[in-house]
Amino acid sequence: MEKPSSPSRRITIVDVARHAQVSTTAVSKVLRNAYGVSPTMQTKVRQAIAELGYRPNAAARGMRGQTYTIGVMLPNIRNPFFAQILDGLTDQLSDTDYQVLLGPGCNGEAEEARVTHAMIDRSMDGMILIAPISARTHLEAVAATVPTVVVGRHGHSPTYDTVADDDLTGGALVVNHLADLGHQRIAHIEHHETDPDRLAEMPNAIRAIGYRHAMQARGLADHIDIASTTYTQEGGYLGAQQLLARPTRPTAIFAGADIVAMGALDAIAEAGLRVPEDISVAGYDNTTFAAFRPISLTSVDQAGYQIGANAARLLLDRIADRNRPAAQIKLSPTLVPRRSTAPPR
Amino acid sequence: MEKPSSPSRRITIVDVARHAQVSTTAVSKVLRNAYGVSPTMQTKVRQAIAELGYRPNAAARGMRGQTYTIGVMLPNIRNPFFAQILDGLTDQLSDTDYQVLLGPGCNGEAEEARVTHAMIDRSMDGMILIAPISARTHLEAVAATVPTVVVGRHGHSPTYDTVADDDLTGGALVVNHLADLGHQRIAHIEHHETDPDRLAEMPNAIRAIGYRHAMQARGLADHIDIASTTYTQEGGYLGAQQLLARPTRPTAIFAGADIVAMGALDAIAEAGLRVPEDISVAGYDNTTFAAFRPISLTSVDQAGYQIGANAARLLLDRIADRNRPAAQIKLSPTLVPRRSTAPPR
DNA sequence: GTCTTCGTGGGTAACGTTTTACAGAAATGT
DNA sequence: ACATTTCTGTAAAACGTTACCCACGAAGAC
Repeated sequence: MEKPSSPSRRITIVDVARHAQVSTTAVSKVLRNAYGVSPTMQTKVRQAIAELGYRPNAAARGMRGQTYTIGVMLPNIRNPFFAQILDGLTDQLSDTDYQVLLGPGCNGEAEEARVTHAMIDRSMDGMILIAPISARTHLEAVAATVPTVVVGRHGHSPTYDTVADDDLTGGALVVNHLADLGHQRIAHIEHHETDPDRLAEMPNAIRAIGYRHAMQARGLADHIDIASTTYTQEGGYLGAQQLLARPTRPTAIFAGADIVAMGALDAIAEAGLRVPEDISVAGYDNTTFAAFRPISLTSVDQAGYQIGANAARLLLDRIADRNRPAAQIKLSPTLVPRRSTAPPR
Repeated sequence: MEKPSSPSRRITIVDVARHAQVSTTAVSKVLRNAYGVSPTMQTKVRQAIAELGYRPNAAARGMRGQTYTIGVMLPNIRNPFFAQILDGLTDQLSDTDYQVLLGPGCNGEAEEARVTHAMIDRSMDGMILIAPISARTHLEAVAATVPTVVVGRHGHSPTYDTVADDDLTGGALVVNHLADLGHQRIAHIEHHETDPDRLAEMPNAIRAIGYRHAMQARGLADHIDIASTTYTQEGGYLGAQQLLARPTRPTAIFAGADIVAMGALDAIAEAGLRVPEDISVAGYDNTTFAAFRPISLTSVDQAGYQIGANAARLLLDRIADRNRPAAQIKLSPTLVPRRSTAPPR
């Protein structure tokens, strides 16, 4: 006689095996599409699974094999650019058995460490770190434990793959666009950075370098003017205030991110100036905000969707073969000119 | 002689126990702050944990007890209002041992089911569902399996707690504000809804009812005018186009969400009209976008942070006592008047 | 006709933690 | 001084799945 078993116990692989009159091993093999299972067995087991509504227990799987879970860490949910990356990521993974789980937005190395640890504790099969600010040693420690792809950060490492945009070119795109329009006094609002690792690897730092190089290449070295704040709306506001207070005001501002441009537009409006008549403004990331008609912000498109899709592909590859050499994918940005930039008066 | 053990094996509770010269049970008790452990034992074990850098394996925990993980499902990462809720949530949980993990944005019942199942499979200790559109039966099925709090949905259920804003009042706040300014032809852009469950429970539907009631209460029943689209930027754009094409144009538009207002502003600008001179616009959610000075959108603040914080508290309560009666928290919205609304000309 | 090989299925031991049950020591009550 | 309770600590059995190894029969090779 069968034991009645408590009413709301979850169906396990044992129940399926009994119902299909096979061993648990057989069921497990079917679940994992493992080698050595006949078509007859396939259908028998699959039918039992369907009839019982069985779903594998991820915790138990995690103890022996994989969890079929991929962890994604991003610094800030508010930045719509990251949503594009996520779309690319999830679309690419939607055909697979993997489920994406996001860490809550985290700013600061401490929070990043907390989230990455939490994901490792939960035996994630792979991790995608979007624009992490953590020290390189920490990233490598994570990558040593679990297959990892780092997105939006330039330094290479033999232990993890990277997908990034060519921010050097991106910075130059904006400068050349503005210079072509006839601007000379082109200022830049950057994210202040002192850590040498990050100065060499973070996109914001590379964009600033791209700005400098392009200014020099266009013979505008004397007009290089940088406000060093943060990549936030507040930072854009403060940065623009600084720049507008210069003895000779810039005629164009290149904000390192659309969210920064948003703050800059705010400060410019407050100062009673018009865009683009009095001053041109360009952003970076081509978010929906930039496309918004009343704003119509010239921006740089990073193809976030492709970044995410590529990151997912690399991660799946690496999960399949942890020892393959690390790959670096670099995508090319494109300029999207809109009404916020115009020739200087 | 100790077995050397493979180089990069993770530290387990057994290692800690051996290092501290106690049983694994003792270590487990310390980890869980369980009853029956002396101060001496405490310090001895904690020191061993620190020295070895031990971290509990969540998968193994999940098999026997809790996973210390809370799953949050939200429909759309792009809506900044949800970010506020998340902030309240994570702040409230930051002192606890619980880790929040987010499902990727999901639109549609199928995707919601996929995400909720994935979270149940992963033995989450609790779940917070933000503005779910799934049928009530599905929500109750989830809640029957795991402690659940439903946010931003009005229907009550004995199986789950809810936190929502008083959208009926919110809709009225906007109508009264506009009517006080002297508007009569106040139109509304709503999210089209046919499912009877959702018509009774979704915030968008309640806001529309609030709009109707308030219009009637102000004697403006004849001016009720609703464009039924979706709560997206595109929906706002199309809705406003419809309204602007009326034989007698409304003098004010109440968009059901800021993101909708964004689309409406777009359509209005395209039609060559000015805000607020030609037409007033009000949104809902008081996102950072509304506060953005060049836009300065009148909106309704839902206190997203408080919503999130309350949801977290309710969930912790319910995890502690699964059988306590379900609670419903309703918060009051406030109007934030800005420059996008003004008396009609 | 025997000896391999191959394809298929099952038994069993992990995986790392918590829970249950229990034993011994210490403290308390009479 | 003895009986009783309280406090600490341990051993052992789960939890659900997968990995490893072995057994069996059928097909192929000689």
